[in-house]
Amino acid sequence: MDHVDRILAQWRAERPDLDVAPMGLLGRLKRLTDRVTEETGRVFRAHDLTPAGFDVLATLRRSGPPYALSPSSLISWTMVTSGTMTNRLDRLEAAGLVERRRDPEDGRGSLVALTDAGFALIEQVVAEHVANQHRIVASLPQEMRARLTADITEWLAHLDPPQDDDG
Amino acid sequence: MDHVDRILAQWRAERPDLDVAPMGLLGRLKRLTDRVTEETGRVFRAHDLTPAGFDVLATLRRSGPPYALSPSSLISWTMVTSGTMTNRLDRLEAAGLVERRRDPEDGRGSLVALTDAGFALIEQVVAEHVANQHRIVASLPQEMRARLTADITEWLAHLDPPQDDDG
DNA sequence: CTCCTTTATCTTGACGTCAAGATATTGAGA
DNA sequence: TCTCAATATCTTGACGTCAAGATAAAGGAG
Repeated sequence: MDHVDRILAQWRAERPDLDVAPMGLLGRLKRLTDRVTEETGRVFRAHDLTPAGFDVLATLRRSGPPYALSPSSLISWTMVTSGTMTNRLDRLEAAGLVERRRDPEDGRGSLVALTDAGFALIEQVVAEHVANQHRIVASLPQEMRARLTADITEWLAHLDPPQDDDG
Repeated sequence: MDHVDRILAQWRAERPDLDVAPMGLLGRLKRLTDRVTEETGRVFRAHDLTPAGFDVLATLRRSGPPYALSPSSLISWTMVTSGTMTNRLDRLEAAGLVERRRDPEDGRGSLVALTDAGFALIEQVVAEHVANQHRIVASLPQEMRARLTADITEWLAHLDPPQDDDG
C-alpha cells in the first residue's frame, strides 16, 4: 500500500464508475522519475551544477572536439526553447564554464564552447554521474533492466510522433 | 536509432571507458515521462487548468465530502512545499475554484474547500483525464501494462526510503 | 543593388517551484 | 497567568521554463 495505492483507493471509493488502472501505472511512472531525478541531482549539486547546466555541458563534451556547438544545435539536442537556452548559457558563461564566440561564417550565429574549466568540470561530473546511474539501477536484476528498457522503448515509439513516413 | 541512442553513441565514441547502459534506461524513462506529461496536459489546458491546479482540485475531490482539507493535508498528499501550496491556492481561489475558510478549531489553520464551480470542473476534468490516461496506455498490450506496473513498483520500493523499520 | 522572407538568437513577462525566513497561534510547563 | 517551543501558513527571493515578440543578419527575387 504505497502512496499511489492510497490515491487509487480514494478514487475507487468516490468514483467507482472510473477505471483508474492506467492511473496506477502512470502515477508510479511519474513518482519513479521524480525519485530518479532527485537521486541524479545529488551529483550535480555536489559540483554546484543544476541538471540544466549539466545538460548543456554534457552535450558539448560528447559532441567531441572542439567541444563547441551553436545555440541552435544545443537547442535541438536538449529539446528546450531558445529562451531557456539563452538563460542556461548566460549562467554557464557567468560561471566561466562556457564562452560564446562569434560564428565567423554567419553573423547571426554564435558558437558556444567549453572553457578549460568547463571541460575539466564536465569530465569529472560525467564520470560520477554515470557511476551514480549505475547505483540507481543496481537493485534491478540485469534481466529486469533489459525488459524495462525494451518495454519503455516500445511505449515511447508508440507515443512519439513517427518521424519516418515511408510510402 | 532514437534520440537516446544517438546520445549513447556519442558518449561511446568520446568516452569508451564509461558503461552508459544505465543511461539508456534512465534517459528513456525521462523521455517517456516527459511525453506522458505532455499528453496528459492536453486535457488540463483544454479547461484552463495547470497540472498543479488539477492536482489540488483532484486531491480535494477524492477526499470525499465535504471536499475540504487543510493546506497541511494538501501539502502531504501532493508532496510540494508550503510555499508552492500557498501559490497554488492563491491562484485557484482567484479563479473561484476553491475557497479558504478559517478552521474553527485552530486559529493557525484554515480549510480549503472546493466551491460549486470547482467541484463541477474537477468532476468533468477527472473523467476526461482518466479517459485520456486510457488512451495513453492503449497501445500497450494488457500483459505489458501489468509487467511495467510490477517492475516500476518494485524499482520504486528499492529507491524509496524504507518507511518500516521492523527490528 | 534593394526588398522581403527566413533564420539565429536574445528579451520580456508570466508561471510553478523551492529554500529560508516571517507571522501568528497553540499548548505545555513554570 | 506567562513563557516559549512547536505548529500552520504565508512571504520573499531566486531559479528554470515557456510563449511570444524583438533584433539582427543572410539570401533569394526582382
